[in-house]
Amino acid sequence: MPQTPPSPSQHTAGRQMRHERTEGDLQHCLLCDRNSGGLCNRIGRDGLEALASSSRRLVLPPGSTMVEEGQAAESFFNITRGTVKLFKSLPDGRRQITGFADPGQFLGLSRAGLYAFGAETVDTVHVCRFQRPQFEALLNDLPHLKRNLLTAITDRLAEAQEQMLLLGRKTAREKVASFLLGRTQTEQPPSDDTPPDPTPVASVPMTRVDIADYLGLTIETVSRTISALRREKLITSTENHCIRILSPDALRQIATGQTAG
Amino acid sequence: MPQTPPSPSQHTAGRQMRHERTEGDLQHCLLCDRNSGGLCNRIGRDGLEALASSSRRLVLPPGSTMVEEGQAAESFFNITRGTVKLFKSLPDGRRQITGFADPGQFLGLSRAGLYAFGAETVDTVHVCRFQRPQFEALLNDLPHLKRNLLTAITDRLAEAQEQMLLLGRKTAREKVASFLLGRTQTEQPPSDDTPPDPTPVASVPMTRVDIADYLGLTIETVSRTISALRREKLITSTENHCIRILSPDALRQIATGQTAG
DNA sequence: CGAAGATTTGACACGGTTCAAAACGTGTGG
DNA sequence: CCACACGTTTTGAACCGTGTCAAATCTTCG
Repeated sequence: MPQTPPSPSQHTAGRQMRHERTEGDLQHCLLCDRNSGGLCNRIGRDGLEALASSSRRLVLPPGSTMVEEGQAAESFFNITRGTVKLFKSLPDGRRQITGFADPGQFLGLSRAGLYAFGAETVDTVHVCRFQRPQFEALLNDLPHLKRNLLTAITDRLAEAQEQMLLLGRKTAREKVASFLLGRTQTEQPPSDDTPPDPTPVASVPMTRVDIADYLGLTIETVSRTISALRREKLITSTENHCIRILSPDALRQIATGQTAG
Repeated sequence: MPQTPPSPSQHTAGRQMRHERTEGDLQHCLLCDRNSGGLCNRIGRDGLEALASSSRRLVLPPGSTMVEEGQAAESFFNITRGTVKLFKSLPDGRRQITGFADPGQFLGLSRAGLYAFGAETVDTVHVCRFQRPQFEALLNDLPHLKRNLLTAITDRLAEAQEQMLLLGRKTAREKVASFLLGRTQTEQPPSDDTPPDPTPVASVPMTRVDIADYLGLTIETVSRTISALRREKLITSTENHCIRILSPDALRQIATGQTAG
């Protein structure tokens, strides 16, 4: 497992010898706690301190292997920045990406002590890493953590079911439309004063290969389909790895198969 | 929700007025506890009594709707006999079966209080039904139950990932081979004296339509593929809804794509 | 026995893959 | 800053696995 040295960034003050890292991590956890949807919600100051002292923050460059299928599950991660791809593979190299994990999501549950999937960073990724035994202990000590984890897994399972519907029953066009819509929700700060953007932007940091392996298509079909949607003025490319959705309603219709074309 | 009267079977003795049903259910739970893999494992006599008194056993005929997508999640089920299909649908009727739940599995987790999927019985199904508030209370009172549930969901998620690999990247032949192999593990009593059957039997209580909707194929392709495997003497039909696997190794090779044909 | 549903088989069509090549970006060194 | 090279994306043309449509056969059960 590749492992970059912990980033020395954000050293503002506080130079106590042994508490420096922990204090920084606690600050980070307090921040993380405020963003809803994560594991660390509502577990109290004591819980956050326990989490902070038994986790380690890491920054991983793009393309890092975080988890390999079949390996002993030694770490548990909470993603705070960037995107991770989870996948399963066949012996001949065919690959299915089973999901993209964005900030706020966990990573590293194991079946019988082994990872059942592989995981690689898509871009630069920040994580909190826990050693498994310590995380298990935290689970037992913090009922809210256990409950948050249960809720989070349930969400992942529901996503997986939705993705099975996509993979088994949708056309290429429906798949791509669904994918683009799905890439718009991520990491939207809940600001009530700003109404939902009428032309949201999809964050697409991954390559065509990854998209294809996620949707059960080839890169050529993905490319052709995106080109077609662009020709039809339903979407438009803005900057790098960003796609603006000009007609969310039309795209939603396509994604759910409620369209003639 | 269809609902048949509780089966009066296994009344051996004991005619105390108010404890009759509960006692029978406790017997059932004790039995259930012995079969590994379920939610009710290792929760102790007190826990089993709590489970027994807050659950109700039901017998559901084939084709019963247990759960409808989008409905309020009021019940939680533990399956003790029979097979249930879980599925998601598109507005135009296309359907994806996301999994079959066999005895020992639970059913009824909700996202934000709503079921994210539909569920129907395949054959005659026996379940323990819990009302949601009571089940939530049990979860808080019985740490082992919570832990068992976490393990069970993790298994379901791993299965879902495997199924995504199948749906997105396998050929029809590989899909059918995987399916048949997957239908052999279910409900094997752990008898150490009997070595694993060299020609295991796949339990296939569901129709071709269900198999097709599970594998992301049409019924015609499923039928053709099974016929081809039979022609090649890799499988053979025995009784109804049972398929004997004559060459598990060959089928495994096919299922994982390690084959030329 | 007869009817209704499920499964199997056949012929053909089509969506998506495969193979090939051009166009586009991106980073590097001169 | 440009030129080059390499990887990624896009586009094109032909092929093929699976879907579609149709009909025959098999099951199930009143």
